[in-house]
Amino acid sequence: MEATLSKRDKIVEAALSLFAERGYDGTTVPMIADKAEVGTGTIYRYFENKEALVNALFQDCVKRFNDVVKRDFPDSGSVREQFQHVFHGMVRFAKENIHGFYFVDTHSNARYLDPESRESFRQLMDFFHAYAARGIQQGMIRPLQADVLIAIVFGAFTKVFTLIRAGKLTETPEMLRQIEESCWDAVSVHANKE
Amino acid sequence: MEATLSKRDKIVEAALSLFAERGYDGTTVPMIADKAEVGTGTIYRYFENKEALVNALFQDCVKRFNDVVKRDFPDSGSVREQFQHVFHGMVRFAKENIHGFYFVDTHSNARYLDPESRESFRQLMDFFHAYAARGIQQGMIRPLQADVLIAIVFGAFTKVFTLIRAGKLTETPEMLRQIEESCWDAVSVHANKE
DNA sequence: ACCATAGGAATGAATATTCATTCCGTTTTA
DNA sequence: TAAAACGGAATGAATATTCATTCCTATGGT
Repeated sequence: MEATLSKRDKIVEAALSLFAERGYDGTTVPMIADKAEVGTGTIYRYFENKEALVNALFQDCVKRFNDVVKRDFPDSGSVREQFQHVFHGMVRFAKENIHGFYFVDTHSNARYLDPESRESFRQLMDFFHAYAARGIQQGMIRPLQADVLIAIVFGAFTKVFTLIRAGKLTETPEMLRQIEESCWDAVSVHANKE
Repeated sequence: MEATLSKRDKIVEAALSLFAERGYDGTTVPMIADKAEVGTGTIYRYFENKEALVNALFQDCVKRFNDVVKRDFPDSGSVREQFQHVFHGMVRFAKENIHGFYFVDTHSNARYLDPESRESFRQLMDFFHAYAARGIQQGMIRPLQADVLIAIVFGAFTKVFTLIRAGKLTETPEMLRQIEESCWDAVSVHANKE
């Protein structure tokens, strides 16, 4: 155990922020090496090639996102409580890992993702699908296709966090609370409408 | 005027779909030439270089989007009616120009956009800012920062249209109506909450 | 024949990847 | 215990590939 980051960790961190910032194709391997303060060749000691690196990164982020969202999930809570839990999980993950969240969002359909990466992302989505299905069944969530519901909440959330990441917005607990409410209102059934 | 697309138009169309599909850095000039069925050199007869091409494309799309959203805007209508108008404009633009919408969304912060492109996008955003401000003032729209409100609606909308674009979803008028309602509920003030 | 337009091979710069060498900590030997 | 030998991690210059851009030839319209 070192007090300082291992070479591998430095590479991972540098690559993540560059991929998030400039995209996969806009990031060169020497750029990553520079930022990580290692030799170019060192990257190839840890990853077979650039594609293997981006896939390792992607899977790692998805796994961590999965863990955060599912940890302490209130299985027996209400649909509303579960929504809040998931939303807070997203916030927590995005704050701890500001590049990781954006990276996953912008790369989840990328052509260079291998089957394993795609599968890991699909599993994450399955969890949200199942949630949406339960919510609809209980009459709490609007009867739209689960894909659409997920797209609405994730789309809104990621765009907001993109602003935060870009420094164009500073998040406050109150603002996050309001955004959560806003997202809930977007997908929930309203009892009484004028 | 030809019955068939001009060379320039073929280049523009090919470039647009490739940039939307693979991103700027992931698209090569010969790739564009191939898809447009022109020689590589021909592209340089119409555009100074790759960067000029992407900027011309961006500005053109933003302009068309602007036109669609602002055409017949109900200046004296209610905030709700104006929202509907804008939303329908977005739908119309996205349907007529499925790549263009996604292209603008994914490239609006790109490092290779020139000042003119940035300015054209800023003007478009100003329009939405002004709309949000009016809505808040009238007590119809939630009192959040305009940036956040815009991010919520645009984020939700673009993610849904990304699904449609990818063929993972087929849009119907009823579905679009529901999504419009969903987005409105996300940003509007609700008179009575339980 | 002349000019404008188009084409695509040629060019040089940029990029991913490799590899011979250096460096450094550990083990072996005297 | 000190010196020598070793092994694997790290390096960055060298190589092979890909790319944007140029340039010269070909084509077709007038």
